[in-house]
Amino acid sequence: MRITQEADYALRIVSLLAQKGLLGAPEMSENVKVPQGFAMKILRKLTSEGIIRSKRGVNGGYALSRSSEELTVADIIEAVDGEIAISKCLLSTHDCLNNPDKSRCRYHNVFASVNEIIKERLSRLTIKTMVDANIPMEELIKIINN
Amino acid sequence: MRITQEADYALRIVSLLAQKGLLGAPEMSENVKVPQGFAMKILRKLTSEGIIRSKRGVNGGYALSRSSEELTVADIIEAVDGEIAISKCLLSTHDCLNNPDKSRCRYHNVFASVNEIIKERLSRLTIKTMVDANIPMEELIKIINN
DNA sequence: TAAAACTGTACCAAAAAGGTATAGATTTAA
DNA sequence: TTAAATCTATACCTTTTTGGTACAGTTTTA
Repeated sequence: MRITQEADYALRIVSLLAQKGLLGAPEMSENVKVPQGFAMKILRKLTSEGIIRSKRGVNGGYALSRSSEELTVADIIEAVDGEIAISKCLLSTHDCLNNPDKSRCRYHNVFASVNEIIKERLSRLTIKTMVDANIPMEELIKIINN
Repeated sequence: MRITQEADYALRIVSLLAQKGLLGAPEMSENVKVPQGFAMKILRKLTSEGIIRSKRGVNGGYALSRSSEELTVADIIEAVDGEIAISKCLLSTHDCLNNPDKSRCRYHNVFASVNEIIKERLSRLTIKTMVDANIPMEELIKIINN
């Protein structure tokens, strides 16, 4: 029930970009305190998933490819960790447990419903909201619940 | 963002107990299709966490220690996988990233809010609801959202 | 009193996560 | 025009977590 460390870093990196515009990997890796090699691996993933775009060469770096209002926490987690699925039986690559006939397992709908809600809530949280300083928890909860 | 296979099995095992009453490990392991040794490990965890109670000896087995209306999906996941925490920085054993002064990290509240909501929703889903056959997804979603 | 259950602990193998290394391709400023 | 600063791609490695097994008990009851 945990996002990976990689996704955690990615959220911090994207939030940093939302605040500072074009930034190089060395600067970000220092700010977010992630080893530079690993930061670059994450940055490449975010680039290939279309979350950020890169500019090579001297004075190059990375910048958001959409505005921070259009990017959600769900987008970043999915880009880095893949499909959000609380149980293996929800993965498109997996069959449900306990049934040879490839139909859905007994509890499939329960898992699917919970998953649906988690995805929905994570999509209501934009990077802009993440970055806006000092929003108290009660208000964040209202935002997430709409 | 995934519960472990162990927690998945645990949910199925508990649901089975909710339907059938006192049941032995061999029977459950067959029904849920989990290796018996592993099933017993899970059963011991559930027992020590007070979710189920055990009876030793011939004609022994396991049964729910509370009614299926009082047991929630959140209870089972927590019993098996431990504290529900979407980011390491929410774990009681961990400090937030990025701050030597042990205060909370910049995005702590965001993670905490999301986590709060996930826990809340998982607590609205009882084992009884899990077991009730054929509840359509829209209705499940209503139940989870209250 | 033996068989059918559960208990506890230690161990092990495979998979996933986190991270590093290395060789190369672009860009730009001097 | 070339060296430095960047990003790209791929392969590899180490550590942690997960999933599972083994084995030596203890209880209960028919």
